[in-house]
Amino acid sequence: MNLSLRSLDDLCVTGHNPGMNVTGHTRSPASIRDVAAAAGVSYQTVSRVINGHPSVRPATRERVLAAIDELGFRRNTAALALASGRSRAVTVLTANTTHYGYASILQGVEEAARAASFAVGIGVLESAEEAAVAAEVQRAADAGGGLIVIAYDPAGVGALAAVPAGLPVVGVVETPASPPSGDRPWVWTDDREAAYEATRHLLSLGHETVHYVAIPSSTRRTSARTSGWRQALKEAGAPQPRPAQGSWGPAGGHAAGLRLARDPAVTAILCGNDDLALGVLRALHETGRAVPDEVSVAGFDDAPHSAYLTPSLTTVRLDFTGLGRAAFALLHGVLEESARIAPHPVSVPELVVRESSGPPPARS
Amino acid sequence: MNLSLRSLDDLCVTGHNPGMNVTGHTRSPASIRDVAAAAGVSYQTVSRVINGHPSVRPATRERVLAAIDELGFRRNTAALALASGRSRAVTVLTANTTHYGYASILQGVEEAARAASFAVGIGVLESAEEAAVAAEVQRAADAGGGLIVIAYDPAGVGALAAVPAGLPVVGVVETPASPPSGDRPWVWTDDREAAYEATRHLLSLGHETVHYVAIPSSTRRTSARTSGWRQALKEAGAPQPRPAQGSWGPAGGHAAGLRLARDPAVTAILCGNDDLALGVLRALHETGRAVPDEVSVAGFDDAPHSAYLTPSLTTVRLDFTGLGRAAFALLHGVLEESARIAPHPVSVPELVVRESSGPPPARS
DNA sequence: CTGAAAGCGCTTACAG
DNA sequence: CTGAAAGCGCTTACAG
Repeated sequence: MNLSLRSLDDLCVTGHNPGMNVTGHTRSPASIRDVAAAAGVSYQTVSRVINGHPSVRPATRERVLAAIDELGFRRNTAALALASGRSRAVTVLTANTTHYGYASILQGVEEAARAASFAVGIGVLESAEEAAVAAEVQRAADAGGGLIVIAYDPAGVGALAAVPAGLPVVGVVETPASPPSGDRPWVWTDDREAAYEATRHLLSLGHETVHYVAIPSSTRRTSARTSGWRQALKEAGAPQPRPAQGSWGPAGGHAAGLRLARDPAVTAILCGNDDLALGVLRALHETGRAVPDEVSVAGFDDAPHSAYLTPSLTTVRLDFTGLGRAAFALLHGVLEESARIAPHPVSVPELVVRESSGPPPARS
Repeated sequence: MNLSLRSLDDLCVTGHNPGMNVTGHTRSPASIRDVAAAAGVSYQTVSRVINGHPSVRPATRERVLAAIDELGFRRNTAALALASGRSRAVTVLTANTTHYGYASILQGVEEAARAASFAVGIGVLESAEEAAVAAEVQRAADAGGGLIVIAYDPAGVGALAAVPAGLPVVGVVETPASPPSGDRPWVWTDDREAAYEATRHLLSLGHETVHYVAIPSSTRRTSARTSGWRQALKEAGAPQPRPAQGSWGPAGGHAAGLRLARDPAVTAILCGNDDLALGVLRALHETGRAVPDEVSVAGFDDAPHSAYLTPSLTTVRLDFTGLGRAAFALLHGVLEESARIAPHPVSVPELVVRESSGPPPARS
């Protein structure tokens, strides 16, 4: 079957009938004044009730609540934002929505935001180019409310830096070398420690050293995962090979895997994420190197498919949705004094040992 | 390593300094009146310029534009929404953000929305329970603007049905049995045809019949994929085995695969998506049935990892981001007469033959 | 082609 | 504890 194109008309049917406003249905929604009239009070009192203001007589409150219920009143968010300047909204800025980690963080943010009845918006950073990033940040700022920026890549790092002072923002970042300085909170999981643990696992199986296929660093500095890996090697007195530069996806892992497979001394490979590991596994298969009998492979993230690969993948599980929830909790605290730092458990990275790692082949 | 919990304080550092508004920076943003003053015109004229109203003298327009630029003016979206009733926003309602198909549709919507400078919101349908779905729809409606509902599952189907009349909405649906009736446009890819092609591919290799592991149907009716599969079997005069009921993820495919693996007559399995196929591949591996030598497997979606599996997965590529873009284009047309039905190419499902499908084993 | 008025649905002081 | 006024930043008629 060839790839072919059809026009929208072929694939989509528009059953929309433009003039179809059903008789009574499109009555404009109830306003605060409608509720006031129905309850026999002034509309300011209605405002007090919906804002939980204490000084309202219980009987009055009841009447207002009943009217709200009956009229199906919903507070107009645009009017609220305009009058109060506050916005109960958060926009997530991210370079990607389909990678497992990014998508899970988004899911976590949405979950927590929903529980706090915040609206959640999303803006995709399609390019890391400065002007494009700045435009996206502006767009996100226009939405009102706070920002959560996923800064795992240059576009995200640029966006975080481009957020104007005074705009509430939380960054989701790689483990930073030093605690966040300046004016904005960050969240992260301890992936330096996680990489350290994964490397130690492989070393403890008897491998002489562990090679590393890196995800692109978010900055020019060494990434946290890389430095955790390096530290474990150093402590063990193992040789420290140069990390192979991968991309985010399996294609990069595949390319790096083909190169590593050529070197018979390579018996253990740690990968910056599970997608890279998938590509490495494939490359080892294509070059006839058995996993784990000849080469051990470990990944990062515990993506949903990793447990079902053949061989199933040893990896480090990261709680991305928990990270997203934590990011929202922090932002919520910045936005509303009352919501400040509700202590919030986040699970720590966890090594999951599966079939892809084992002892090195016996020396010949 | 045990799963352990830490408090937020351990994992996150708050560098936020509450009192830190930099001296001049937090000046309130420029309004239409500031621009008017700077340009020496009335603010209504500024309104005309930013709305592209024709009747403005070019020289006046220039002055206003210059002032806008200099002051960094951005139109306040809340005020715009309140005064005009329009909202340049779209909210995507979905049961999931991490599955490849769902995430790609979201990415496509966002891409098209960004190009049209629409804000994009997201609401996750965590439960298919009626009250929960209704609450989510309300939340989405509160955001203003239009709705795009991914109706691939009961929660989404329920949400689409719960959208009040008069609210602009586009559904992303399975191939419907009949064209959309009533008042709302839908988009879909032709996955009935796609399932038909995939089944014919397997039959053409010589398999006596093709078994099917289904994704959950969005409704009680037979899904489009199931009916495409069935039609191909019928036309070929092949036996029509009962579809195995899977879930969305690899675990469901694994369970179904273990059952199918027990039956030596099974030589070809079509799966409702690539995640199911992954689970089936794993089950066949565990039971010692070789793919494709003994059993052929095909999936649906062409997820990013499918090309790198061992064996690589024969599948049907679906253009989810294109679908998302098309959904937005339709919604845009509903929202703004001027944007109506810009014909928009969407690629058709494409069979991708890889290593997991081949001829059946020779009869013994 | 451009200006003055009223109003979108709320909140935030200010009165009583 | 409750009401009357002013205003958030825009747009939409209505004038000239």
